[in-house]
Amino acid sequence: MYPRLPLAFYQHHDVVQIARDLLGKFLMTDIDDEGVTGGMIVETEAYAGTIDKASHAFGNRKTERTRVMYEAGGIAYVYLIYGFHHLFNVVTNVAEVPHAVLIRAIEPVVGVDIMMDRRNMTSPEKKLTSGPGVLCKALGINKVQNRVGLIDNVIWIEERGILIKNKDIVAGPRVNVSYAGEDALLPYRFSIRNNKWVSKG
DNA sequence: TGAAGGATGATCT
DNA sequence: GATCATCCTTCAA
Repeated sequence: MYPRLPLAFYQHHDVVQIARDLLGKFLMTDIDDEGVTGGMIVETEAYAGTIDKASHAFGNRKTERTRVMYEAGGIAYVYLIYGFHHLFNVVTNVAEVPHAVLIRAIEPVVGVDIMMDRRNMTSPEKKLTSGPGVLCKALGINKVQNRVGLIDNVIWIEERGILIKNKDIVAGPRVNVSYAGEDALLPYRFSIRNNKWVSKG
C-alpha cells in the first residue's frame, strides 16, 4: 500500500504550486467494483478561482454547479463538457476559496485491462488516458463522483515516492481557454517533459 | 422559458 | 486544420 496525500496537501493556499506538485503522483479509482485503476499524473492545469477568467468561479460566481469548488480542498469536482465528456478536477484551498486543479493526462499503470475495456480498446495506445475527457472514461469517473472525498476509497491520490525535478517540468498556457482573455496566457499548465502520455505536443 | 456556448475527442483532409 | 457530435449550465428575458 502506498500513502495517500493528506488533506493538508489539498488545502495549501497556492493552487499553482499544487498543480506542479501533483505531477508524478498517482491518481487511482475503485468504482462500481470493477477493480482498481489508475496511473501517474503527467499533466495538470491550475484554475485560480475568483480572479481567474478561465475559472468557472471567476467573479465569485456561485451556482449549483460551482458550489463544490467553494468547499474545503480534498474533494472531486466533476462536470460534463460539450455534452460528451466528463472532466475531473481536484478542489484545493480552504472553504470559500474556489480553487481547483484539472487533471489532463495520466500514464496508465494499474488495471490497464479494465481501462481498455472502458475505452473499447484492445491495446494501450496513447489515446487511452491522454486528455481530460478520455482519462475520466478510462478511470470510470462520472458525474456521480462529483464531491467525493479524495481520502476515501473511490477516488484517491497516492504518493509513490517519484520526484519530478524542476527541469523536467514544462509550464505553459492552458488549453482551450481563449475566452479568458489575457488570463489565457498565464503559465498554469504543467506537464512532465518528454512523457509520451501528455496530451497534445 | 429559451438560446448560446463550452477546461473535448474522433475522424476526416 | 476543420468539422461535428450532443447536452447541461448559465444568464438574459
